Amino acid sequence: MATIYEVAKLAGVSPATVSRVFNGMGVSEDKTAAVRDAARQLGFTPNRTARTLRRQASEVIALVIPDIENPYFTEMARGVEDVASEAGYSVVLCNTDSRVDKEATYLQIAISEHMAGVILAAASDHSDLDELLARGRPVVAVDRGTGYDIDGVVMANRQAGQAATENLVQAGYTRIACLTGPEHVETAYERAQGWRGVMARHFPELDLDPLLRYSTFRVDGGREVMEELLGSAEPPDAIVAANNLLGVGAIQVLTEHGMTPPKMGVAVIGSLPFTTLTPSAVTVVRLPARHMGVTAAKMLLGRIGGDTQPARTVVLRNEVQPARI
Amino acid sequence: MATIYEVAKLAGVSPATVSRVFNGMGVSEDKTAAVRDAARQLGFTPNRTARTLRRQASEVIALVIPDIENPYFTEMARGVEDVASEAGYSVVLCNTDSRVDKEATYLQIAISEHMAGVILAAASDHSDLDELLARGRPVVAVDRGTGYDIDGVVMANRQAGQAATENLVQAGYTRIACLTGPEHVETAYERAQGWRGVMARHFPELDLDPLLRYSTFRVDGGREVMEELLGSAEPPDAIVAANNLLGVGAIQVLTEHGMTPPKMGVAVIGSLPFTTLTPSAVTVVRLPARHMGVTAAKMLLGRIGGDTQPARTVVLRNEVQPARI
DNA sequence: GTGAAAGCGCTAACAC
DNA sequence: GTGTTAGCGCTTTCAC
Repeated sequence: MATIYEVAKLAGVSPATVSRVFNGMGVSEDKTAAVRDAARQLGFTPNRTARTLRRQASEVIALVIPDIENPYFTEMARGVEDVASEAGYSVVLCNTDSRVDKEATYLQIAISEHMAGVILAAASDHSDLDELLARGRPVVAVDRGTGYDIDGVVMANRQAGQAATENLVQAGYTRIACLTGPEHVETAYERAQGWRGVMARHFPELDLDPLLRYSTFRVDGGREVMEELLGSAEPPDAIVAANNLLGVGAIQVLTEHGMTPPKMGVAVIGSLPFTTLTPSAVTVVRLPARHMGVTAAKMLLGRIGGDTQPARTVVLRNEVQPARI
Repeated sequence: MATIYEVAKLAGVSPATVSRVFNGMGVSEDKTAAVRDAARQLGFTPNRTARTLRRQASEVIALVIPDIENPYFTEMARGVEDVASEAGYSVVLCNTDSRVDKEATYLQIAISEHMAGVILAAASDHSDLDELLARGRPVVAVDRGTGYDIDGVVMANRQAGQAATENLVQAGYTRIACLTGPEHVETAYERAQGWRGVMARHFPELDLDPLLRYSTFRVDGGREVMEELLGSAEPPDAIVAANNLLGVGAIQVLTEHGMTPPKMGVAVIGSLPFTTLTPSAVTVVRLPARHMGVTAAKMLLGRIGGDTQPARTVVLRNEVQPARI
C-alpha cells in the first residue's frame, strides 16, 4: 500500500501537503493537481488506521442492536446506513442478542477502536455507558431509553398500544388480550399500558390481568402465549401483539387453529414485511423504523460535529393501518 | 485512556512487558500479576487502533452482503458472528444493496482498515478482489462464486431447484412455473436450471419458456411476476420460487386472489421465518444459511491463521420439507 | 501556502 | 525474561 511519503516524493511536495490535499485544507491548485495525479498513479488510499490513531477518532459509527434477525431493526439499520454513508461514515452493526455482556464487549470495542459514536438500542436498562460518555463519545439511544441524559429517538409506544386496542374495540371486539415483551423492557411495558388504558375505559368491569401476557419479543414467544390464551378458560376474541415477531407467532398459531382474522381480531404493533396473509386482514400500527434510524443518525452526526445543545428525545408518531375486511 | 506506559510505570516494568502480558507471551508470574493489577487500577484497555497500525492487521472481519433485510443473510450473519466472536474477532456487517459501487467502497474500507479478512456474498460476478488478494487478505465467497480461485461455500442450487420441482410433480401438478432472480446471478440461474431439468424430463412436450420468469430476489419482484403469471393466457397450476422473498411476494398475491396452496402448488427455496401461513401448506427447500455462515467463518479463520492449502468450495446440501396438506 | 518534525499507542527486533 | 528502541502512516503544530 502506497503511503503519503511515496505520493509526496512522486509529486515533488512534502507529506504534509499530501495530507492537506486529502483533508481539503488550503493547497495551491497546481500542487493539488500534482498530488492527485501522483496518488492516482500509485493507487494510494489514505490509511484509516493511522489517521484514526493520530486523530483519536475514526469515521466509523457503531449500531448496537438486540436482534439482527428482526426486520424492525434491519429496517432501522438501513436508515442509519443511508445517512451515515452519505456523510462519509461507515456503519458497524453489532448484534447483542439482548445480552448485557455482549453489549458491554461491543461498547468496549467502540471505545478501543475510537469509533466516532454509537447508536444504541439497549439490551436492558442496566447498560453501562459511563466510559463511553466519559471519553466524550456521543451516544444516541434508539427504540428504548438508557437511564442516561443523552439524545434519543423512540416510538410513541403508549399511543401505539392505544391505537391498536381502540381499533379492535371499534371493530366490535370485547375481550381483547395483549401479548407483549419482557416486562422490564420499556417498549413492552409502555405498549401494554396503552392497551390497559383503553380497555379500562371501555370495559371497566373486565379483569385485565388474565388477558395481559408478558413474553419474549420473538416468534416463539408469540406462539407460546397464543397457545396459552387459546387454551385458557375464557379465551379472548381479539389480540394486540406488541411487536411484529410476537404478532407473527400469534398469527401462525391462529392459522393452525383455523382462527384467522377476523374470526379472532388481530392488531399488530410493527410492520409485517414478510407476512403472507391477505394484507388487509390485520390492523397494523406502522412503526417508522427507517425514519427512526435516519433521525438517530442525523442527531449523532450533529453531536460528532460538535453540537452541544441539551439532550433531546424525539418521539416518532405511528400510523395506524386498519384492517379492511 | 490509560496507555501501556502508564501501566508499565505503575507496575514497575517496561512497556514491552505490559504488551507481552496482553499478548500471552512468556512473562514471569509476579510481573504478570503486577501488570494485571496496574491495568485494572487504571482501567486500561489496549488501544486496538495502535495495535492494528503496528501489526498491519486487525481483529475485525468484514461480512459483505447484498441485502441486510433478507432473513437469509441475517441468519448467515449469525453463524459468522458466533464463530468469529468465539475466536476473538468482531464482525462488521456491510450492506451493498447489490450495488457494485457500494461493494467496492466497502472492500476498499476493509483494506484501509486492515481488516483480517472478508466474507463476501458478491453483488455481481464483476466484483474486483485484486487489491484485497494482492495484499494477502483472505476472502471467502458465500452463496455465490466470484470468478476468483478462492475458498467458497455455496448451496446445492441445482439440486434445490430439482427437489422443489420434483416435489410438486409428485403432488400431481403439471404446469409448474419458476420464479427466479436476475439471470446474471448464479444462484438464480442454477436453481432455474434445476427446475428446467426436471420439467423437461417429465413434460417433454411442454414449452418451458413462458413458465420461466426472471425477476429480482425481492418481495416486490415476486408479487409482480406472480400477477403476470396469473394474468397470462395459460396460467400455471404450481410455482417454484427460487428464493424466500420471491416466495413471500408470490404467496401474498395468491392469497389476495384466493388461490392459496394447495389450489396453486407452491414450493419455495429458502426458509420463510416470518410467514403466517399454516406452516405445512408450502413445500420448503430449507437452505442451511446459518451453517453456511459458520462454515465460511471457520474457513476464513483458518486462512487468517496461515492455512495455505489450495482453495476449496464447500457445497451444502439442502433439506426438503414437503407440504403436508 | 508549504515544509520539518514530533508523536498518537502499540509491537517486535535486538540486546542483555 | 526483560528492557531499549525504532517505527507502523498519518496529522498537526510551529516556523518560515
